Amino acid sequence: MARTAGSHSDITGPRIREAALRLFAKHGYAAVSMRRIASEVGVQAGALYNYIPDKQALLFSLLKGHMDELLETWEATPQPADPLARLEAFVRFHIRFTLRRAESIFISYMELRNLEPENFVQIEALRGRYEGMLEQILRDGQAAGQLSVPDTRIAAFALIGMLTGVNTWYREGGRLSEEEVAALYWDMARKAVGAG
Amino acid sequence: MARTAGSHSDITGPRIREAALRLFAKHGYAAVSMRRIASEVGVQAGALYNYIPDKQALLFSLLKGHMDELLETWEATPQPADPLARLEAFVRFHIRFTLRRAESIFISYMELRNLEPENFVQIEALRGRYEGMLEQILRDGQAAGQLSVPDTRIAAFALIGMLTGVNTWYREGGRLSEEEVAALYWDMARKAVGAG
DNA sequence: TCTTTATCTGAACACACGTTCAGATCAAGC
DNA sequence: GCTTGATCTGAACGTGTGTTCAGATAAAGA
Repeated sequence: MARTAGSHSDITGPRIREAALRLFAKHGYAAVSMRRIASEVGVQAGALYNYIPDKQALLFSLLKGHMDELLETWEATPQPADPLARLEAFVRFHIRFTLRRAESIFISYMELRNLEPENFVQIEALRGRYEGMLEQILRDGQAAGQLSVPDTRIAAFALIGMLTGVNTWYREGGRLSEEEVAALYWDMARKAVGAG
Repeated sequence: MARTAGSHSDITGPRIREAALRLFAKHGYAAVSMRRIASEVGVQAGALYNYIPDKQALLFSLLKGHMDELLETWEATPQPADPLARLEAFVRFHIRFTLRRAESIFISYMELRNLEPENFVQIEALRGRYEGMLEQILRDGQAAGQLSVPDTRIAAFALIGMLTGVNTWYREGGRLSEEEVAALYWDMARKAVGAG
């Protein structure tokens, strides 16, 4: 037996979350059974319930953790005073985050519909905050005359869609490095918002 | 009993596909049971098997049908000789399609991972053809000196990501009409590819 | 060394799943 | 009006689901 009783509480918890994240991202929440997650961790299904109340809470915890980390990390990055520089920082931040947390990003877009309503509204609120931050940058830039978009709200959505799309094609070790991808996307994003 | 034996073959088939499309888009392939689809149609689960060999074939058929329609509709739309005009046509076409076939677009991005390998490669090939068409337009525009992107392949991905993202926020009867949305996105897309 | 306690096993629960199929039912063709 | 054949029902099959829990196990503290 790979794992026996009374042993690895401090290591099993994180491993459950990692396995669940990977499996949810690959196959989808509904398609992954608790037994499958448990077997990935090297444990019986019942043991999972020492760490989470139920499957839904596991999904919610992953999404919540991801959104919290996204917001905290962004808020902790140095924010230039100049709106255009702040926009560049945002674009590069989002690309980096999307590439390094590919699975989290993926399920946080994909599995929203599998959240129970009260969980859904919480995650949606966090996402709204994040989008709002980008929109604020665009408004500032607009006010400063550094860029021109017909509609800051739509522009924010369009930019995030464009940036997040990177994880539909990017593969580590491919033709382009993370830095090159960020540069390419910043070039297009900058032009898209009319900041020559 | 709402529906009895020996009756509505020509109407049940399409209704199954419609119900499956709607339910798959809302809850995800794995989360929707055959019994649920059947009940939506007003029929017992067993009756579905007069129309499809199994659940997987139903999903594949929906995705294949969608991709075929996407490609055929695009190929049937008049293509201006001028690359920039062709790009505008593509952008407007994609926005319109994304808004009008929201559910199809959604599952064709969302449920790829639930396709069995041999089905997956077929759909992926069709998607590749579609993306290739956009990339060709960008290459033509580049050659004609009408636009400038650092990388036509990445630009194509970025544009499609941006355009498809519209269905994460667009709601019918909202603040903007389909035409207005298309105009906003074309404005940003045009600038993004450096076609002032 | 012994006891305690967190941790895990293994079996069980009730239920839902995709799929099959014999038999009922009705529309259409003769 | 009778027969035929497509269409649907309703029950069943084996398997898998999320979750619970009594009992086994081993690490930690006295």
